Amino acid sequence: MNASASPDSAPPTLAPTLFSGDASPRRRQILEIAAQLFARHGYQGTSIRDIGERAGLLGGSLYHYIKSKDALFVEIHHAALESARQAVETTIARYTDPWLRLEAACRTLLEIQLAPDSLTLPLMNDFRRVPPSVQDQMIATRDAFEDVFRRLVDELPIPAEIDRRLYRIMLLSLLNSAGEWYQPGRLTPAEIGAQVIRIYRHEAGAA
Amino acid sequence: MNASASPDSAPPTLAPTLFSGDASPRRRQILEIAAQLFARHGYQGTSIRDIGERAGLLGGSLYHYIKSKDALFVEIHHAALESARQAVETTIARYTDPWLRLEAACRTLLEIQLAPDSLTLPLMNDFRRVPPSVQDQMIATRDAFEDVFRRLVDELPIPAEIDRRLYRIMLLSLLNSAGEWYQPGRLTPAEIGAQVIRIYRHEAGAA
DNA sequence: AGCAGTGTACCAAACACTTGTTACAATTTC
DNA sequence: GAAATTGTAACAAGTGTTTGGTACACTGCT
Repeated sequence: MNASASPDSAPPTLAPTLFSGDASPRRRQILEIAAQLFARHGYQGTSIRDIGERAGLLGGSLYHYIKSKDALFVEIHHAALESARQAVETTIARYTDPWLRLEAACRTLLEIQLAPDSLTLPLMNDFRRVPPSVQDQMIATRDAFEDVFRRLVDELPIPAEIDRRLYRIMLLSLLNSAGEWYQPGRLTPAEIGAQVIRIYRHEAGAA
Repeated sequence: MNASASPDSAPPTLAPTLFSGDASPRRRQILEIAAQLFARHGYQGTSIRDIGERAGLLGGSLYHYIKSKDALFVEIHHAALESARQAVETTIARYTDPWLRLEAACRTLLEIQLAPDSLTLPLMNDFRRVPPSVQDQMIATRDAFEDVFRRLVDELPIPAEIDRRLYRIMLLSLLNSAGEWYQPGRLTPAEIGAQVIRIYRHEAGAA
């Protein structure tokens, strides 16, 4: 399943360098490219040769930089989610009010997910379309990421009859799927975040 | 990509017959089987030979019943969404209060999505992992389905500062993704639906 | 009653192609 | 000239799809 239907316009970038230190620049570039393709076409929709073509080498030559497609995906998934997690935690540290903290978290995550060449977004939604062996390696990263929101939700003074687990799951599945319906023209990520809080804000004690 | 990792336990059923009238029983059975596989493994994760194996014939023989894999998927998508739409519309007709109507819609849709062998659920989430030519054929069905919720949301007396479009999108993406996190042991679809309303219910005029 | 004809339902085999991956050789770079 | 980088070429397996043929039931005809 090649990806030539969509132009995949963005050129191979190296600017924000989501991938850290120990890897060579060329390897980091390849990871960036692979991440973009995985984000747009999913795990199954991205072939080794697709990645190679955009990186300027043949599919087989990629194996000088990666061990396998699975390992590549796991590494990207980990880097993207860890990066997003740290960005969220840095942002929420600036607030103390629970609702402001949650809104800041939503805003930050939406800004990451909805950036023109986001690398995070469908990596979470593809969970079930990935081989089970890969799923196993994704779980820990995923849990660490969701823990941030678990703590944020636990701080909220919401009514007792609201199930906090469901509340968190709904919020997260909503933020994760934002890339599927977002249209750049309309609302900014910050505005969407504000709307999310408007809906999800409930004070304990109110009817 | 074969599907042998998961057992796919359910035997070829014919009981509820989502697929109507003009098709032969054998063809309906094949559609049911294909729908189950598409629902569990997605479009790309389900091969023609997978479907054939579960239906008891070789992959090539399926082409006596279908025109192409794409056409098969489109037909199933249409039948599943139309069935769900009619179920929701039938249910909400029993209520007049806007919030009761919305809750009934959520409950009905969740019951369909979370049924043991649901045929609808990932058919909507797979939208972006399907060939563009297939996407085009899914749009009309999808729009008709979402229109039900558009009308439901327009009836609601929610505060003016809530964007109704975003409200509807969030609600729908939430209901659609329920199958990804649902665990049969915990809450029933009806209880989840009630929780959804608890969060999404806001009366105009309140602070 | 028996026979030809027709259509359904399926198999066997192949087609052209894509998939992840490997072994090895050639090239570039320092 | 050693080491990092890329190409060549193939592997075994899987992809959607087509073709030709077979077994069988059902029809109409004589």
